[in-house]
Amino acid sequence: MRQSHLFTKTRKEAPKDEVSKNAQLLIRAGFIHKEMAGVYSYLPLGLRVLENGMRIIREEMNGIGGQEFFMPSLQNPEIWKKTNRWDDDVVDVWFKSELKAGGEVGFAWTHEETITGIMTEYVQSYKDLPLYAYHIQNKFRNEVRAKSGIMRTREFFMKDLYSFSRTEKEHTDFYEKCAAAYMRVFTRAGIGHKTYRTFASGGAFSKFSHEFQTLSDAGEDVIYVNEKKGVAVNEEVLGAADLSELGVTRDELEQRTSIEVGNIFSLGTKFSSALNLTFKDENGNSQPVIMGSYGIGPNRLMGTVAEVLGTAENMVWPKELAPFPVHLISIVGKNPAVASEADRLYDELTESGVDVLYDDRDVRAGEKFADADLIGIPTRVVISEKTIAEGGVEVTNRASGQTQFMPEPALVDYVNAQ
RNA sequence: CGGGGCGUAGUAUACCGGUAGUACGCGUGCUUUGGGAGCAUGUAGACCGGGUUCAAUUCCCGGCGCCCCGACCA
Repeated sequence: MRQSHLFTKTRKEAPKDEVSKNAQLLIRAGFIHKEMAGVYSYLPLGLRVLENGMRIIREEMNGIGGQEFFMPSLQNPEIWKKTNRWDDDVVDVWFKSELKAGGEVGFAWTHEETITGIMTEYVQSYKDLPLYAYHIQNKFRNEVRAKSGIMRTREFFMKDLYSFSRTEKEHTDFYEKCAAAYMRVFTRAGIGHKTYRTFASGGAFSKFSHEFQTLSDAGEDVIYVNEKKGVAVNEEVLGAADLSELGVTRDELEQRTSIEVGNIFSLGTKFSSALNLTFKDENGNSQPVIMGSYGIGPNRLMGTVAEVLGTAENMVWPKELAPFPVHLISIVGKNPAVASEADRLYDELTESGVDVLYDDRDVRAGEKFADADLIGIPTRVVISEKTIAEGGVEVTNRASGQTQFMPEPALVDYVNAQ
């Protein structure tokens, strides 16, 4: 895409009402726009990143047998009353409204009730199971205090997957598969090296649940990590009995702040019992379905990557999340031949299947470089009078800062190898 | 929800009880052209409501909004 046509505008200064690094960087780089506290719009560059994150998540969820649904934001109170989760005293994050036709609606903050309700209509036999349903959809949570840019907002996407299993073993097997898929998501998003599967208390149905926590000073959670053993726990699991079960002692653990980027949870039969989701087993006996829920917030994932990989001044995107893999910059000066060479290179790269952001704007070189640094596309390609004279292009890896010169024909292979 | 801070052009900021200034941005012209360049010129602003006062952007009260700390986060 030609940058002269791209809806974007970078700025040197961050707005004074944003303190968090992710919001400052993403606003300065023109990725997001704040509407109100805890509510952000995504501009074209930001939307590309968000969609790339969702693409990664979809691929990994499909890879473990997930099937994509799309469930609504508007929620019927009736089903939530059956699980005792409609009352504001029980769930304090509800946004609720009234129908003009009479009656109430809620704005979905999670979807256990909704998906379980669907399943009661479709699941009758052991032959219908197991089932893994997910969707990526808007969640609304009436947070008392939105904070930290896009990390904790009142409206956000969430990928929530729900598993429906016949036996405890079937459930546990999938649970582990999903945990592995989650780690792949975080690795592909560039934060795998800082993300721990963290033991948390399991609630009524299992010994532990798990959170995925990414080490970051910007985090609002505290975890206890042993990097050598690869074990991390949250505060609820600091007791000696739990720790010995996990093979660590308290003094082997280091306290760190972290961002919760995902969680997985065994639900047992809590929802299937309340909503009467049962199946007939091979002997014709009615059994409650065993459920699990598994969440990742793409917006928070994007914010976490900004926090962890961004520098104080500039974004640095991993290839799979970057709005474009390549940022082509032309330095034209007084030589219009450079512009036509750059146009030609842009067309050739595009035809080779490389998605290029081409800075064809009529601005000075310094501004183009500064914007490229801020936007943080992983590969920067410069074409100028100088590079043309030398018969190639200048290629810079944004993450390492290393620059090399290469002939144009080598470029596509180089980009694909990144 | 408890505590604290802050609301001035698109953005960042200054001053002031008496016609609101600077920088960036944006427009125009000329110069410049590998790291947010220069000169000239133009454009654009006091969150809302009430009170005090001859006069309020400034002081007082209320509201609304935003940020931070804590609590909360199924």
